[in-house]
Amino acid sequence: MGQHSCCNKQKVKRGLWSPEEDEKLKNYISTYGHGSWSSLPRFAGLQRCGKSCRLRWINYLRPDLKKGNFSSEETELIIELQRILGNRWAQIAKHLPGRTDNEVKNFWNSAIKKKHISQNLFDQAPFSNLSRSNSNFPQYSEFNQVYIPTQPPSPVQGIDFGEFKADQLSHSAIMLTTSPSSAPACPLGYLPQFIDRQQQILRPEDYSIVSSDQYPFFATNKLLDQNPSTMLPVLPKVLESIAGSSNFPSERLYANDMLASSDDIEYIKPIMPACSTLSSSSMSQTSSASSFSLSQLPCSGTMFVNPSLPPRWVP
DNA sequence: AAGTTCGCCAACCGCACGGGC
DNA sequence: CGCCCGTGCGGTTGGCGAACT
Repeated sequence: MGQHSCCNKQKVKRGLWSPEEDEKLKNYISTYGHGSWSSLPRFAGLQRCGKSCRLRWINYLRPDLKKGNFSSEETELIIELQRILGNRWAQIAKHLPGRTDNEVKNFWNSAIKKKHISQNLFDQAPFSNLSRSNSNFPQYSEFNQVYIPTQPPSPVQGIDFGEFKADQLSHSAIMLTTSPSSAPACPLGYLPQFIDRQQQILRPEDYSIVSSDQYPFFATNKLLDQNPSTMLPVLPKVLESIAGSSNFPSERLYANDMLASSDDIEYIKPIMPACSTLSSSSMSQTSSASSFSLSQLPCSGTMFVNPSLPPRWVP
């Protein structure tokens, strides 16, 4: 590895900056300004190359830097700007006062990128534009590496959800929604579901309540069924179902990181059979977990989930 | 409690670009 | 015009602490 031209004239230190070095750099720049970065280290008495000094100042010592986590507004802005500008981090950072390109880039690579991949999978799914144009479709913001809805869809507004512990669920939940065969315009459901890894809490905004024009049910996936006690974030899944199909799931099941085959169907089963208003026929079908038909589910309704009550299906 | 894995982020590296000569 | 140098940018690395086994 060759050294940069500004660093090869003298022996320079590398690696993390010590507090003493920070102090020297800060004092020098606050007194004289940075001037020429290449000559700064010599005048400031630092055994660093100018490039390293510049980076340290811009990314860490600058007084106008904003410290702390990115807000949801900043996150949304980064996602939007990245979509428009691509990986032009310096350009993106200019729209975020007090944030550096390096910080934005790191944030993207660590926190947003993974979610974006799963979001892209969702975007690629057929008919996804229909769901996204639906006013009931949840909005998303960043939370610990997964997209989550920030507000429940309109049918459940006004209901006090509060928090409830993930372990109150018999399984970690993924909710898959699909359309009735009689509603060909709404063939796609989407589930944003998430369990906070740190707090082990399923937050009220983390589960999705479907609106009246969709069929809801809750399901576990294969992996969680194998390790039901393991609290893992449940990544978004998209169920693709062809309009007019009466059997579920007749087509493919997409997960963020895998394309499940129809062999996985047996692992998809409802976890909340206590949905008391489901008809007994559909209950027995769904509880058996092997297969069931959309036509056996109620035609329309809303699933209410409340920490103090059993899940409730309101036709 | 100890070892291992994972994720974050500060820092480095190479390259591109522009200005001066 | 071509070379050199300084600066800025984006990709990548590696150290370190947290989480996990």
